[in-house]
Amino acid sequence: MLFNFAASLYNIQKQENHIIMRTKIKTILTGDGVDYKVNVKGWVRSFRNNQFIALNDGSCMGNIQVVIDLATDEEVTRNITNGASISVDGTVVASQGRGQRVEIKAETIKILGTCDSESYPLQLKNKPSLEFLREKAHLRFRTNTFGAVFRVRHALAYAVHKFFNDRGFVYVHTPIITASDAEGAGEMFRVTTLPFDNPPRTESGSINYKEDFFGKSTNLTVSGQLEAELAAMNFSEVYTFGPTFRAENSNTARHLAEFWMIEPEVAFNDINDNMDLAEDFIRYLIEHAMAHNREDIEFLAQRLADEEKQKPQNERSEMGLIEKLEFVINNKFERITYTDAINILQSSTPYKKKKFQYEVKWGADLQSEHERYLVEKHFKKPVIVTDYPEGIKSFYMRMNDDGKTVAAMDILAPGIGEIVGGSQREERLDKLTERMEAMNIPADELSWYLDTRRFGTVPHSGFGLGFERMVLFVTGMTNIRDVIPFPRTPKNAEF
RNA sequence: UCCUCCUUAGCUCAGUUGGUUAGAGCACAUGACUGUUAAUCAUGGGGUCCCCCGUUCAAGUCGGGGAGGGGGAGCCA
Repeated sequence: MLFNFAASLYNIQKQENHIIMRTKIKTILTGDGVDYKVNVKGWVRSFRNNQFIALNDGSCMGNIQVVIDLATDEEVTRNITNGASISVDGTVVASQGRGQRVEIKAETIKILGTCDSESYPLQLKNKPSLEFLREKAHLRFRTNTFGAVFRVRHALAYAVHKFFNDRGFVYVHTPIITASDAEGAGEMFRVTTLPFDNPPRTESGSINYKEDFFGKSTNLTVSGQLEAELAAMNFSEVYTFGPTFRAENSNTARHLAEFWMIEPEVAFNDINDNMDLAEDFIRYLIEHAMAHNREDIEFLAQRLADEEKQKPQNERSEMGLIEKLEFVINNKFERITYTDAINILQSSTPYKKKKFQYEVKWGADLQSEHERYLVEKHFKKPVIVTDYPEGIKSFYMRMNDDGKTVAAMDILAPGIGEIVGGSQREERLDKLTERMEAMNIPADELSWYLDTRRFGTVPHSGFGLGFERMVLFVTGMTNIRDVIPFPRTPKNAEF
């Protein structure tokens, strides 16, 4: 930051008698200099008193106040409207007003793009609802809330790469179009160039995919895990970070049809190493965002607090956003086995009072209500549940010595539910094929995957973290559609 | 997919027991003012009360159906 500021001063000096280079508003607001010439460009957030422009260029939460001369050409002032883009040459001076340290005394103002006030849908003073802004997703970047959310999203994406890069992981680009539909991670979107109305048929009447673009039936990926495992068999530590698609008809605030997932895969790691990695990773992401986007997170914390005030007392959360994030940074996650979790639930008050809607029984999957009890009521912190019954988990998870449970781990976060799902993978060929057979997974389609177990197999582990759920957690937003710029959900693919 | 709630001005919302010309704040337009901080003051324009059907002398209001959205659940990350 100091460097940027010094650099911009250098540019000003260098070009004193020429056109001034653009300075980002963040640089001006975070610097401590005054009485120097700048050029700023941005969008008008408000224009008060025919004199004071609040200008934002997206570089930070804050606006810079531009003060214009009362004698400014009326043709110009008429076009300084909400949402208009302008370029300002002027001098950064100490502000006479009380709301800000510095402001820009404008010398020349150029209207870059006008914005018709009557038809511009963003009237920020009216606090438009998140639902309304969702329908204006092409414009919602220009609001304080979404500006902050997407700056934080960027910071988290950067931190993902930095975390793994600093630890010697190799970033692997796994395919988006895949032929295997045997992973069982969910319903898939079909990819085809065959005509809908009259596709070629085989003799038996089914669609003949031999004539399709790839010569076989293909889909959008539901996970890069299997391919990441292949790469881990050379690089030892790899990760993927890419779009993932699920054609489930899920209508919730936590599901998207197109979302971004991070999937590290590490050779020689067992389930405990895997949990350590996941925990370090989550903590690192939060710390990074807190350190680099403090202002955004403070704004979002205030937004959340205001929203909470609308709720009845008993539904309000005990911690504010910043407290919650600091709590996660400073406390180890609770680690319990699935069997322990069942025992805790069975001796809980809601269980005894028959408040749970779903059965709590060894062998049945934990339901949202159970997870929420464990995380939000019993432990009051993130919980890692391990060693699930083999019947409710995927084929590639490693069978434990008890023959009943697998080395799986789910991280449950307050307010979000499952944020990470991972496991130690079954590296023993005989056990893996046995389990695939039992779960009706066709081994011939996955022979390339089984080769890893044939040629130099090693114990290895990995997990998947839903990026949007992480962004939800850090921003305190409550609907996943508000943390991805253009959400894809059932019946909705606008923009 | 299931349960539940909602849909009135550009936005956020009121609208009484079914009753006559449907309101407010903000936004917008015009004017005034000029060191404002959600600026202020005055004036003004703005409505397919989501759609269809029904009950009724009369429907924003009651009933049925549909569409869209929110919240919760399932599936999962």
